Amino acid sequence: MTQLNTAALIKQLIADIQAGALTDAHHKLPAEPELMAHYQVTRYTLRQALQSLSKMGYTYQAHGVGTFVRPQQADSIALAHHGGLTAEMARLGSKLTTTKAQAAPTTRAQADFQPSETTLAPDDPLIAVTRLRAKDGQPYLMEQSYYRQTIIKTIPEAALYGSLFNYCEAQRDIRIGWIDQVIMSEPLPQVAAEYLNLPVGAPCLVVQDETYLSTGELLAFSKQYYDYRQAKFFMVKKVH
Amino acid sequence: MTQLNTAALIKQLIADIQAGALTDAHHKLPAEPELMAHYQVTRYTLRQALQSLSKMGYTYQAHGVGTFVRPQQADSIALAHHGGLTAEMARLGSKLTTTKAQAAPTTRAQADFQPSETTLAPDDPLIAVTRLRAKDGQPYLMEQSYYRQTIIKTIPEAALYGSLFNYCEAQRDIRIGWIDQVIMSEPLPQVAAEYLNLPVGAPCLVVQDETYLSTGELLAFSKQYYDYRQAKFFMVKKVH
DNA sequence: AAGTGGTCTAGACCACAAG
DNA sequence: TTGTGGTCTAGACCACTTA
Repeated sequence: MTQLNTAALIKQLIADIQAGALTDAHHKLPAEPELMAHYQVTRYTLRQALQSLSKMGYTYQAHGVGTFVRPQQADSIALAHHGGLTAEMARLGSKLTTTKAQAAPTTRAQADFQPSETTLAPDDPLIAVTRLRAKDGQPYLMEQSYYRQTIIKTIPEAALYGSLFNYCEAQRDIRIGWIDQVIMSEPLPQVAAEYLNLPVGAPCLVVQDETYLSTGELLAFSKQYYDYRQAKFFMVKKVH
Repeated sequence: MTQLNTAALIKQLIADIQAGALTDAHHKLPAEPELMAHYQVTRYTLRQALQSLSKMGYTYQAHGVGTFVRPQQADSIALAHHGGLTAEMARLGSKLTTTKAQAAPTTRAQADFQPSETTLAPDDPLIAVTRLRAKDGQPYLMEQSYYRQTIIKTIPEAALYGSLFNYCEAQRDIRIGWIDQVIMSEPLPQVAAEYLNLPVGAPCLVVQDETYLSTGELLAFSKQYYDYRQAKFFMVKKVH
């Protein structure tokens, strides 16, 4: 075990928990001093990792009692997940694939919806990306996104069918800082209805998000229409 | 400024930001060393508070550049908010009121829906609470919740029309630890449809949650049906 | 009283962006 | 090179649960 940082410790803890190597009969983890010694990290690093695990629903910590692993939330997407949606679906044991994708140049003024940030010029060049994505072969979501062409330059065909998130992160000079997400419900629009095999106007779970660089500059904005019968989002709210 | 802890610092920062007392012309906050000196806290406490502010969408931090205040998300409920829903609505400048409420004893087996935790006995005594809640006088959501009678004993009429969250927190021997939330979309059921003046089967934004004590014990589970035209949820996802 | 997690201090070093 | 935020160490004290 050599010099774990927080990210590595999180992975290691998840692996060790899933292997059942850490918990006793009551799903209780060793106390923090023991874990610190075992993984050779200080309390700060350990607790950063345990906080991540709590937010993802893996564990909870009871003051004065101990740290316990929880039954896994099996069918919901954790809003606190790391990495892209594809990776999160993999955690749930499902495979997310892109069945159809197309990209075309456009401008902000011509987009189907607008970002909340109003500082973009109407003729700001965008790359419009429409994708149909399936979960284990079943239609799952339709995604309409707009990438700022001044930042991302071009999106190769291969990236469209893989993880656009990973593609962006791999670019030089592009470091994603955070993503704003607005979760809502809307009547299903026609394009999405056809793909999801649902009537127009049926319930639809919608996520509208805006991706910002670590400098605070807007990189992209998008809207995802999920099949309401399949998609659920999960989060843990700590109370203090 | 006397001995601020994290919670107090968060409040103070929000107040100072809203008063415009902290930011320069570019919405930039003073650097961390300055803030530490100003509020007389260490970097740990300061950064805990700034992290909270980031998650609530008040600010963002740009590595190597500085900390900036963001335009406020005006019409969305922040999933990272502290306290109850009533308090969060107040932040948005709206008033959440309960227009109708009723409580009745029941058991787990008779509940309309079940918690994910399966360790509750079928005859576990519950208090069923149904509430209709309005935002600024307009019908906003219907809530069906079940409180475990072995823990909460009784719910007075007054609490039903106020904040049940605050009522529980105020009880002796009851310390809320965390709340699991599953966000989804469903066809609007009839009871909620009547209240919200929407057709049955219309889109509905649903939050199903489970409230746990800090000891890990289940306190309550509930389902809230929001008017999809009014309710949106907001969150910030950090990427590293 | 003992052992657990929760908070906070003080300080070091690293990574990033801009001049 | 300078100044910013990001990560990590080491250790103290507090609050809670259980015995």
